[in-house]
Amino acid sequence: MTVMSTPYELNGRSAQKSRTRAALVAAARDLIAAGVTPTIEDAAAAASISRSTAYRYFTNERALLVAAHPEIVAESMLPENPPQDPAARLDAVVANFSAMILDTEAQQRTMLRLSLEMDTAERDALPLRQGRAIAWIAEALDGLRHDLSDEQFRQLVLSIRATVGIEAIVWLVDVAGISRNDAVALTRWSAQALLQRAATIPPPTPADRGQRTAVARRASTNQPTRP
Amino acid sequence: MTVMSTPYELNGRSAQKSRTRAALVAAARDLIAAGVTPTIEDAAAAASISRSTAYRYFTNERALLVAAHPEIVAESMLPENPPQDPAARLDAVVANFSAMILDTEAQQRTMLRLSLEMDTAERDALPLRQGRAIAWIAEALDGLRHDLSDEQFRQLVLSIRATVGIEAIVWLVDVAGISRNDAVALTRWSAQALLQRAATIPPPTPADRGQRTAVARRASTNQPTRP
DNA sequence: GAGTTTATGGGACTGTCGTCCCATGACGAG
DNA sequence: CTCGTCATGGGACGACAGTCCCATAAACTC
Repeated sequence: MTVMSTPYELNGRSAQKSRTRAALVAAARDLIAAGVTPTIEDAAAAASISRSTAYRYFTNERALLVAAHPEIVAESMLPENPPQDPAARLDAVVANFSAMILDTEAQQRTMLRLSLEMDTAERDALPLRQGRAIAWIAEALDGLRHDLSDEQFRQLVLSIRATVGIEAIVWLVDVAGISRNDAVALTRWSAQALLQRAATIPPPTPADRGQRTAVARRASTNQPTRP
Repeated sequence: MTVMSTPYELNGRSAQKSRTRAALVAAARDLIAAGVTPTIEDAAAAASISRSTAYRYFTNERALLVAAHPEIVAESMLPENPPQDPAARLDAVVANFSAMILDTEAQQRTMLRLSLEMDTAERDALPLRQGRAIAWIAEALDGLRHDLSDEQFRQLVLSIRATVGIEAIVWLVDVAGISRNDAVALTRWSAQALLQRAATIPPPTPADRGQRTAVARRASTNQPTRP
């Protein structure tokens, strides 16, 4: 039973509303492009729209930023004449993907932060698109589709995406303290490792679950459970 | 030339100060254990300390939460009688590490969010410890120390840590939408893949940098550079 | 024990985020 | 053209984060 309160923009004078909304999003995009992460008030001022009205369209800053987040529109991350070898294809895709991440690092970090600030309810209320990385990686590995089950193929793609994403780069740069170039080199190497292993031992599928290896003396800490 | 303004607690009656500070941190820990992320005001009230005083110790909520973040004190993540085989050792460590992450998931997410909210200056002003995951993984792979150069060994450890950390699990669960158990299974598999590949093709070291593979038609987007 | 230092408490203040209410003016239907 | 709907603008409001100032009570010194 999902609560379906029709969003503000879908009843009444929808043409006018979509114009206002578009103006807000455009203003927010401009501000983002100028290097700041706008608040609703900022975007409203930039769009010459009153604060109250802006809040009718976006209940909080997160909603605005999610809506204003520019989508990467590339259909593919493969080069012009893509190689046949899956490893080479994957490396090209990961290299391009990483370069794109570094180009748009500020926004990637912002979106990552936003997704962490959202609770579960808010996360599936906002249309937070997950980008096309999965499709790009899957395209690179197209030659392997018949060597793995659909489920194994998907798990492999997910593991690669989890390894080469902005989160991994953020950790490698911020916490481990290595340079961005080194981080990218490492994620490219890691992606190759995952691909190579999939050829011999396919990734585990949800059906494989259940066998836990021996768990040992666990860390002692004073942690609660989730609220 | 680092600015060295001695922190509030280091001059004057340092004993008393460390007591109040400890009381604040303890109150914050209790609140965290109760499932909320306390503000400075919350922690002050819980510790029966005035708001003004609390702000003397922690300039903002992030500083308090970083200080209150409970450290995982385990010296090792290996089981009682650890196996010899590096792969088995690594799997045990990753399994225990992942279980610890899931046990303390709320705090791990909070710290991840905090680190993203901090700018560079704040990040190295606050003693944000990076945990012992690197030491735990390195211990698991001790048998390989002589098969790799120090630099390669370190790169391998970093790549494993980047693959099995909270960031990867958050992405797999929140964005990819798989279950926590599946996410852990996948990171364990990925860690094995990285280890296995290191045996044949060692991870790239910073010295290896420079050779970029062909980069292709890049994604077009309207992104700015960082501010 | 008297006097000085100093950590603390209380409160005022600014700025921001988000909510709510009401008047107004533009749009559209008849 | 007129009337009612409805998006907008303006402002008040509460909650919260963070800063600053001053009085006070505790702790240390002699």
